[in-house]
Amino acid sequence: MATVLCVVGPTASGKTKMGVALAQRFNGEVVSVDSMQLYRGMEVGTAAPTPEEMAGIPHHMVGIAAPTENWSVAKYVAEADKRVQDILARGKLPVLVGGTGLYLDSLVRGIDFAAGEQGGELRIKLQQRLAKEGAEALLNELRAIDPEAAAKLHLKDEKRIVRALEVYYETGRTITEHDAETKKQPPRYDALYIGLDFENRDDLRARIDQRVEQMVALGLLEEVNALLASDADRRATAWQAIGYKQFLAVADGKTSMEEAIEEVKLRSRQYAKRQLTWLRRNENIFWVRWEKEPNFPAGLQKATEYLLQNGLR
RNA sequence: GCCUCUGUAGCUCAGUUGGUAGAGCAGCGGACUGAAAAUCCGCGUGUCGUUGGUUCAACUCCGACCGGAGGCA
Repeated sequence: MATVLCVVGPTASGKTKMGVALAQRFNGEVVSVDSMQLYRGMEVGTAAPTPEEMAGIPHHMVGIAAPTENWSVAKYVAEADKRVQDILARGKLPVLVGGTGLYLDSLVRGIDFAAGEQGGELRIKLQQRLAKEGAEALLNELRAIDPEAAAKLHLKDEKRIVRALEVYYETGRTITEHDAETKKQPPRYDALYIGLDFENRDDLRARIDQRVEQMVALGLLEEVNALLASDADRRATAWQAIGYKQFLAVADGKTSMEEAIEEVKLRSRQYAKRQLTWLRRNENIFWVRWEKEPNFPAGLQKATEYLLQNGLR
């Protein structure tokens, strides 16, 4: 089985820099695993790697889609896996760098998603029914079809109720059956994980605040205005990105710059917390925890040693 | 200096005729299989400013003091 290297961690923990350094050290190319860096014209707000930061290392899956396109896990995995295969075929190491846990796991495990998609006919129909009949009606319907899935879902988790029904009506098989089957499949790649985090949560927070200030200084508002000018569809997935949502309100004159900045900081640290929750269940991560400020030379050293001990060359 | 209001969770505040407190936000934990930077779930973390007093019992009533806001001088 082919080996891939993964660099994970919450926002602002230094993944980009570490990923590039490790790619340099182990003859690799970076594949970004980020649901928002995918879109073009969102470099500032998603802290996408700049050409300088890339330092000559090829990067994949960054800025490859128009913000009007609505990508999904399935679409991401399909495209990203082509890149991974290609990198491997050229004898290089794929370095998967990013904070979108679901995307990363799906790529590494090679999850085959059941049919159905955002904006699909059936999905829209179910969403309309949800609006008309209410969540309880749909959950009851699901209970009759797939009691196991229904038991796991909270009445308010409307997204997943819709999705569970969609899978059944789309494929004739329940999402429970589908999930059980995909779980049986062996992972597609052998993955080594380097995790970046801070010893102290407050230090991560300080780092996040600093990064948000930097984004504003680098022109987040201008970026939002440019996006608005090129694409008026505010329902696009790209607008769900933290920073964009809040600065849209500034562009509309609904909030002050100060309020928006505070809101972005807040959402960012809540996001970081969720990322950490996701990562915590992966026991294979080799964690490098920064003391106060990241000490890259030391961190790189530790990570490199770990990787050498585990078969990378 | 006097008068009025005010001091309860990290923040904003609620607290019924006295029975040692509760909301929102923040925070913390969790879930996550085609929107995932999304979505959803769970958890109150407290010398009720301090100090005397009344009372079986005080966040609730009384006094003093300390801090804050406003008003009159």
